[in-house]
Amino acid sequence: VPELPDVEGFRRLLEKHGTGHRVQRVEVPDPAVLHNTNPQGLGRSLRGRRLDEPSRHGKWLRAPFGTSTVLFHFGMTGALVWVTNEEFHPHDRVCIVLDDGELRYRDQRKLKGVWLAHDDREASDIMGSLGPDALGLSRQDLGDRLGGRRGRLKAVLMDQEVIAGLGNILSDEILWQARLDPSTSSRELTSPDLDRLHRVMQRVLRESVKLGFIPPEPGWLAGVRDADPPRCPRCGYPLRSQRIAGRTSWLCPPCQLGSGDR
DNA sequence: GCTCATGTTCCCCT
DNA sequence: CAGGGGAACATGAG
Repeated sequence: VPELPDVEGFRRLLEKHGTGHRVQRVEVPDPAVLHNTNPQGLGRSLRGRRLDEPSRHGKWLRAPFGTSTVLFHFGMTGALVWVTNEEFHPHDRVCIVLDDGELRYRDQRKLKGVWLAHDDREASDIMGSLGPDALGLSRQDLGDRLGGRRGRLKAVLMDQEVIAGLGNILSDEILWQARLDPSTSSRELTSPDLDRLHRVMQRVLRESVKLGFIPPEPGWLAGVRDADPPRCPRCGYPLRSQRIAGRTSWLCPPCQLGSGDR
């Protein structure tokens, strides 16, 4: 589930249920998701502390508890959930118990996990080099970030060092809505291409962030990805798939490849 | 048994 | 150095 809109949803959940609340205790059913700490260390750092204002950068979620900040990355299958009963889910890996409920880091595949940072420097070392957040990125910054790259547009959009927050599904969605070929050279985009890409990207992000997920609705590519033969929601033409940067890309040849073939 | 999966990282080529 | 392909990570689902 987790690309920028999903993580923004987790941030809102954390803010709504966690901010201002005190940690009673921390339980770690699966210590393997803790990357630079252990259950004891995490418990010592959080117990008795109140959550301050959580923040998000790209697909990273930061939960500051006084001088310690918990960093979450959700990989491909992670989520942050709020539970008020004791019901345990087999994929619950870390439970932060507050007075009126628990925040749980739930993740099937454990491709990423949870880190603990004690200052901004440490947090930034853990998150690595990230470009500006995709949400609210200006047209100018988009052009500047994409202009210097020689790779294919879709690979560049998914590169977190260029822009932070876009994954496979969002990138396909944005490129399809903007009628751009994922294989276009990033630095050869024309100014009108960039205008359109920027407008579409911000609209897709705004609408997805509002919901906390990419709407699998009519008129969105996300709604047809899983169809038997997926068809373009705009023109009905069968979508074509290809591998870009190790992931499956879906595109509509008539809409996105101009008049060419490919 | 096989393939594929909303992410990232590392290794090896070109 | 910049990109691309492929594998690996852990765990399913179909």
